[in-house]
Amino acid sequence: MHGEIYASGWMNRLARGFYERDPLDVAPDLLNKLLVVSAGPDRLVARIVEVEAYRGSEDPASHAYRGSTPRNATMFGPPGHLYVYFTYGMHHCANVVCWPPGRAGAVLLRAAAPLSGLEAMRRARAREIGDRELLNGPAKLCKALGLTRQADGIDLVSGASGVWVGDDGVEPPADPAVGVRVGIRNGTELPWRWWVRGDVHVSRPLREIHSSWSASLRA
DNA sequence: CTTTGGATCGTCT
DNA sequence: GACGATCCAAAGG
Repeated sequence: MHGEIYASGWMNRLARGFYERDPLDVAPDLLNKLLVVSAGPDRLVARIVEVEAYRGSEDPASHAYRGSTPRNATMFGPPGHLYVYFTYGMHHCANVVCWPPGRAGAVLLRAAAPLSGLEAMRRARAREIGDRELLNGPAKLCKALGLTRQADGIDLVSGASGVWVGDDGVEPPADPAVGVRVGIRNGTELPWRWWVRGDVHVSRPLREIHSSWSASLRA
């Protein structure tokens, strides 16, 4: 057990306006932000190092592509809320909702670096694993932080549920790595995955796409 | 190191 | 009835 302590200890909760934008803009801005989950006596903190953008009706890979359903309803609500879904009969994945109410969009939280509450995370994972494997995948992240379908709809901006995203002054990478999204069947060519280049906590090493042409694929 | 297949059930067609 | 915005263990190079 050797978790680092995040630099200064202070952090600001992100405001509604941060989320009320195009997921393509929110996603890279979330890199290096802090995900905070209050779990009873434990305060779990992790630095986001990998994300993917999903653009609702304009994105064939998005759960919201074909409109609102009971499952994805949160994505159609106000920005700054948590969208948690259940998949493969056993896994949960967490997103932050973007864009104004009525327009579905989200950023999937794919990986993070654990900063605090590592023992609680390890307990939740119920496996003997190192720090780097605690949060290096969207379903692993949810398992370690205790995020289930019950957390769907939580308002990250108020922080009233003990779950929020904070800024401790560490800037997003000026030149993040960009690549295609993982595990989808449609929209596989869209370079809408971002990660902190070289960070050992990412879910897995995939090919980077050169940034010059990724900007042209906003449809 | 990479590849492959099984697990497992809520959701939508 | 089919299929996941995944993970893991086992097998192969």
